Amino acid sequence: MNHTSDTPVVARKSFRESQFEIREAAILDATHRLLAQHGYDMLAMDDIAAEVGIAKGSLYRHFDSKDALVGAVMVRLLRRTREALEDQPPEQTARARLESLLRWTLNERLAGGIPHLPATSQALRTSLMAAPAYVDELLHLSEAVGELIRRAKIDGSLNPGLDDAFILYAFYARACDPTLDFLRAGGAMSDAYIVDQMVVACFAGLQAAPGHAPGDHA
Amino acid sequence: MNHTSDTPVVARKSFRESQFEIREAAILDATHRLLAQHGYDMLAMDDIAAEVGIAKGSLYRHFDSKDALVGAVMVRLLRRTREALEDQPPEQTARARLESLLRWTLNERLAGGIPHLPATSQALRTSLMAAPAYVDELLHLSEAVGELIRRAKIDGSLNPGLDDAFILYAFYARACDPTLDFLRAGGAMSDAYIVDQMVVACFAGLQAAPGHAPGDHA
DNA sequence: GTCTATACTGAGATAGAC
DNA sequence: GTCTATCTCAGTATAGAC
Repeated sequence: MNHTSDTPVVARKSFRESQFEIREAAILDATHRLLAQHGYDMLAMDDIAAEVGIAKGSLYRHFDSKDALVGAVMVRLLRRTREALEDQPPEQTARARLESLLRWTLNERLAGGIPHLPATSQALRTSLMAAPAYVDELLHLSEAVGELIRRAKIDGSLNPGLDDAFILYAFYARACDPTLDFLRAGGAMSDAYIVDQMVVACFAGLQAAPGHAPGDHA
Repeated sequence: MNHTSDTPVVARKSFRESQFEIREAAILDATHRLLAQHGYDMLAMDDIAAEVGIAKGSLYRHFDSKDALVGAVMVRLLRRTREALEDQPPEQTARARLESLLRWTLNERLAGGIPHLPATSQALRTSLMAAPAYVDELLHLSEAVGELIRRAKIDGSLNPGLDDAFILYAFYARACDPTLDFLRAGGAMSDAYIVDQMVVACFAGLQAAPGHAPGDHA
């Protein structure tokens, strides 16, 4: 159960084993999609089973509970996020890497993904925080982002008047910002345009750049 | 049912009538508190009844359903917010009024209130959007805030490169920002300090003020 | 391992006495 | 109008045949 694969390359798997893992990946994908659409509380095991095309009982051969299943989805998301962070060209500045990470998460959501931060449900939050695998992965990611924040502060590209902890949480919060959903629902803006506005507002705020007097076209 | 008061001053009420309204206010208050603690999906009618100290069945003499009850709470919140907006000294600038409104909403939440924007639950959002009383009140408030945004843009205190709709939604989103909850849970910062960081980050963003070189102590 | 069928639980809503 | 008791239904989880 919960063979969330770290697929050994050698040691050839039997047909049955790989079938099992393929199905498990399909379950995770389906849960991920439905989580994005309905949120945790409105997510029913029936729906997941129907989406995958298997019986509900079979889900429990792969995951002990709904919480365990959703937890596995979130852990996978955090891991992918950290991989995206590690894949960034190392010559970039810390500030550029933070901005690029924010764009990555926003684009993930626009492509049908789920918010990293479980702001959506109290029940989900407590469930996840009780799962060591999730907490561990979250700490890893937070440490990586925290390191970027410290470096960006040192080189003067982040406001030293803001707490490191505040900036970290604010970053997570931007990644699950409902503004994205409302703008997309409005349908008047392109995805790229929405992401640009979000990134500008995150780093530069809502106010006009100083020295930008009314009537200026800088 | 749903005598959400607009209490006529004359036309004295009977004892029974005022008892009824007092109880109804108590129900709304209790629901408001529990909503802040548990969120919509984890909010049980049993809990509300227990908090008020009446039987669950009696709740349904006041409100037809859970959705109707929560809707009434949200309408009351929106109305109070608009009143807070109208009570602002008229000599303030639009920007100052927006900032003051944001502080008001954040302080409401720190004092045990609920987020204005139902980002917490898909179910709640659809329920509310189907309620004309809620939508009507929301439009009123949005119009008032939108007017401030337009004026602030004209006098150069908001970034003209950002869409009015984006700024409006971003404003709502700041009012329900989970950063607040995480920082409060951390327990390391005072309420006033948290609000200040939020307001600064909202208007000026995360980045350092231009011209603020590393090592500066401006 | 997957299926069908079902037990169990929690929660929204209702019925009927007072 | 309020109470207690009950209904209904959805949803998690399990049992047993194949």
